[in-house]
Amino acid sequence: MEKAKGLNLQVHADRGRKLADMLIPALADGGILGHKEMPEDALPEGVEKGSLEHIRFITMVVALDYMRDANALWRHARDTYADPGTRYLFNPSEFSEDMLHGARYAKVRADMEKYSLSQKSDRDAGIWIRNAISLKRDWGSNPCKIFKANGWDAVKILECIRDAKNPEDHKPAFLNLKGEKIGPLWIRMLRDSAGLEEFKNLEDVPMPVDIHVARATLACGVVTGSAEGFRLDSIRGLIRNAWKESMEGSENIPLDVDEALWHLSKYGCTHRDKETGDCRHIKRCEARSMCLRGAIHLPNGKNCKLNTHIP
DNA sequence: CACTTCTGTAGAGATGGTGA
DNA sequence: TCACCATCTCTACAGAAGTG
Repeated sequence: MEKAKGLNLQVHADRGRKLADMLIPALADGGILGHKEMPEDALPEGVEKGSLEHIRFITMVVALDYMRDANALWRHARDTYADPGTRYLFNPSEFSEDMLHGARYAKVRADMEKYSLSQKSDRDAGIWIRNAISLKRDWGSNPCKIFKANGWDAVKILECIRDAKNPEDHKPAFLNLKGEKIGPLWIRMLRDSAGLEEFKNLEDVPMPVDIHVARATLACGVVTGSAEGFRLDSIRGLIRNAWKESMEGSENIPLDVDEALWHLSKYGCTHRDKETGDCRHIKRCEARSMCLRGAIHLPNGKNCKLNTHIP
């Protein structure tokens, strides 16, 4: 049992392992709380699973998978793709530096707003255009060239994305995609949704710890303890390590548990009482035998609260 | 209120080189 | 080998951002 610095939290790798062994087959069978499709699973119109178009689609859209409802994001992205007038957005070859400013920028921004693909118009357009330009400039508009150049080693691919800089301003070339959550998420989607099987070293890709993974991890007692007034940021690393430790020696890896945890929280743990832990879905929850009572409150500020223990 | 990135700051600890 | 110093890396932390 490892303690978090500054916070009184404990990691229970045995519980993580047990939860994974429970949830992974449950997701494959009937789903978690009746859900098994991920928001990114549905194919855009006329796109073949695993095709270059599909890989580009996932690569571009996942960079906007933050601070919003994922189901809506991917639905809006498919709507944007279905319209011949806005489909160009998904082809990096169509982008150039001059789209970062002026009239051409305004058009991209407007086209991204048409079906609500962007939620924060300027920020999202900036991320989108920058990533498209970098893909075109450095990788011939083909993400697979990044994979090949790094021998399909997922860890090296993520490092490559993280360290890539623009030649002009030496700022990051891949916005959001280089982040600790979205990078691993991207790899997971390429494997599970696009069906790319060539990736290596996936066991060393960390768990993408978003709000849902964090909440499900705490609700099931993979991390327990008493703490108040902390930020989610400050326990992300601990949760990542908890899953790394939990899956060591298992035939599964942290990325294998991601989808199940996401469903578990989105359709279950989110509805727990924030103080008592009472959950109206407990009777039909696939993880009910692991569910802990007690406070789990994860607002966006620094007022997170946790008070759980193993009975 | 949901959500996670960005920039920026600070401190701890690791690393590497120098001179005695 | 030790003491010292500069530099780097990692982690924690805080505030800002913005639409539905």
